Amino acid sequence: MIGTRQKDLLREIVEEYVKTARPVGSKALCKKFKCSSATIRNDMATLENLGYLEKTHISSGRIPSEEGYRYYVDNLMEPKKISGEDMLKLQTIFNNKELELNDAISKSLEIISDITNYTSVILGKESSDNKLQKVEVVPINSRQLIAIVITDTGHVENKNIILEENIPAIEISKTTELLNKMLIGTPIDEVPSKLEFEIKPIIRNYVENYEVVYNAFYNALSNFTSERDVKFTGKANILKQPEFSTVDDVKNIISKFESKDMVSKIEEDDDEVKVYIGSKSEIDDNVTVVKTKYKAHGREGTIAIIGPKRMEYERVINMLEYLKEHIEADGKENTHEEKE
Amino acid sequence: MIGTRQKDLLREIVEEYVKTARPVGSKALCKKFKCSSATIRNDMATLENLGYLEKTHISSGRIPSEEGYRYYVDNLMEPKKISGEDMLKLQTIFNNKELELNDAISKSLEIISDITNYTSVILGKESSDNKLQKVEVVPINSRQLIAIVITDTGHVENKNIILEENIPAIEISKTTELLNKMLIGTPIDEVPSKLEFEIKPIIRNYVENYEVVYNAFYNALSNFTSERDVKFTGKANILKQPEFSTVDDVKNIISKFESKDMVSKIEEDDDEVKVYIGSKSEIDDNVTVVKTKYKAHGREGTIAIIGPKRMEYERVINMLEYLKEHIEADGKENTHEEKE
DNA sequence: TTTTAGCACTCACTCATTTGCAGTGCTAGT
DNA sequence: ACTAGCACTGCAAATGAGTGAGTGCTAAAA
Repeated sequence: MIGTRQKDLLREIVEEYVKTARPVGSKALCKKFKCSSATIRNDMATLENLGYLEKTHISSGRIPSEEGYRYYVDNLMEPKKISGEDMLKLQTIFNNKELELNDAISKSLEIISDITNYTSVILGKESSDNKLQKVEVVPINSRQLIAIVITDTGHVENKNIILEENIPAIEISKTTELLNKMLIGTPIDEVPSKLEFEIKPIIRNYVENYEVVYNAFYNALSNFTSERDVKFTGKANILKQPEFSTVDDVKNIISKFESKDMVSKIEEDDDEVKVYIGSKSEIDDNVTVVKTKYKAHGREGTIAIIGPKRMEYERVINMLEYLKEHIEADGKENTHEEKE
Repeated sequence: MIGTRQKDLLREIVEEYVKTARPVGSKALCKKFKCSSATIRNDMATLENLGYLEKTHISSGRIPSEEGYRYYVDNLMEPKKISGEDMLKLQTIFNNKELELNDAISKSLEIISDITNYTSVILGKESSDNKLQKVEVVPINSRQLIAIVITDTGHVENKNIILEENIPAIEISKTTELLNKMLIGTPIDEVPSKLEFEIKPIIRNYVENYEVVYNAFYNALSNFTSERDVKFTGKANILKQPEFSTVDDVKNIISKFESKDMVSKIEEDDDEVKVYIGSKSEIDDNVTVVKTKYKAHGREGTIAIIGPKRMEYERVINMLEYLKEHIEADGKENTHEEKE
């Protein structure tokens, strides 16, 4: 079992290392603990045996291991509230009612990136339970239509429809009318099945060339849920961290950031703010990802901060929690869904 | 004046340096020119005096200066056609008629990035002479509307309208009707002035609370032209180039890439493929930007390749020319604007 | 007049060596 | 349970010698 002085020691080492980025030695801690370096060394040795500390080489000071950070985050970190300064900066954004939720989120993450020098990511999409509000079809020429879908939260998506043969305009408008009649209020992820099982049987009675028309519309309307926004902020920021001091480190992390599957690795299903350290980050052993899911105002997604393992954990976690709360509160308030 | 052997020499040096990335010395060129190293050295000295060559240090081989590259591109480079292999890769994309123009361009640039290891950028927006085809307004709740604008090329943009006071639905639909009647066929960059000078005087007679409604619509419709897509491909690619071998170089170029005004620096007004070398690139003294404007199928913008100054100029220039041609040819063919 | 051979010189790079420093583990004594 | 002291370790920064690829210049050859 880990003793209380050892806990204090671990905390001190994590915090010192976060601040200075250099291995911390026993002498430096003497004053803080009012004991000799030898005592500290003994405790350090214990903590190392427990797997919470590491040495960079045999005669170096200690740095926290992944487990050390983990223990720190789970047990040692004081959940002290977000600092006044930090909060102020974020507040001004949420007080600006002009901003759309989405823009407010990106602005906030820009600020977080700026003040922390880490990289932030927002990954968002329409909530899959948004309801379809209207389908609009606009002809461009005899073979091309634009289908526009509007959801109850005001999100708009559009798609090209290419018709394989000429279809009289009247057929198109009949179809559109039918779709509107039957689909309004349908959650967008249920649209495809509703098309298939409810609309298809009906459309054949209404519309002459129903095969062609149905297929075209099915293609257009069934892929709407998938579009995801991704926005990185401050990719270059993280390079300021001293852990990325060699060319290879830098190149490595940059290409990780650019890689195709980065997005899928960021996505988070958990509602809490979660911390993934080093090898658990799925991105790179040298980084920590702090992230959480959010859901508000018809949008959902993940916000994430990527920094070095040697990260200001409390600060980042608190900021993210604060941000998430505001997104979700603000989301409600801003929807104007004054259901009366 | 520069002699013909000196021209050959400059060409040889540029091409050798492009290949190897090391300063080229006099001995290496002896065989090619069937003369002794001393002769070469004399000519090199002349070229250096003319400002076409540089030394990295007093006893090093020569590398081309910015002016050297410039001279090479303008006078020495053989405009040899794009290589069969390169062309083949690009062709398969343009033969795939499934792809939308925009996607075809990005795919092409991905390929160019891949085979050259440079970074490519596409910067696109709707052509400002696209004509407005339809305005659609969908109410979300009593204070919020979505305005949707469709152009004759099938491009769709939408915008939130927040009303400052409750407006009866009938007023909205009257306005929408009016807008459609008067704006269809108007080039989108003329919409704001038409709103101001033709529509505003009329709307006041039709609509009760015309100030509020007009302002809301004016805001929504007057900013449509500005949206620009930007897509970088292979940001990490350029880091493979040996010029970016120190941490600082890498960090430096990455933050240039991430900076806000990058986009405005890429934009090109010229219809030709232009080459901006080093300090002329506006991005970084160590890079060359090859770029051109394109305009097709209702879209316009810039495509650019960013590589080291030590770039395979002919190859890149030819690929970009080829791409531009195809974009513009394909654009016409694909619009389905079968004006009959 | 142009080209070449020869020579002295320069500078970047590599490699090995040295030295100092910050830190450790261990032991014996408080 | 803590501390002082000591021997030891390995990194980091500094130093220095040797090598090789290159230059400019001069004087002679073509």
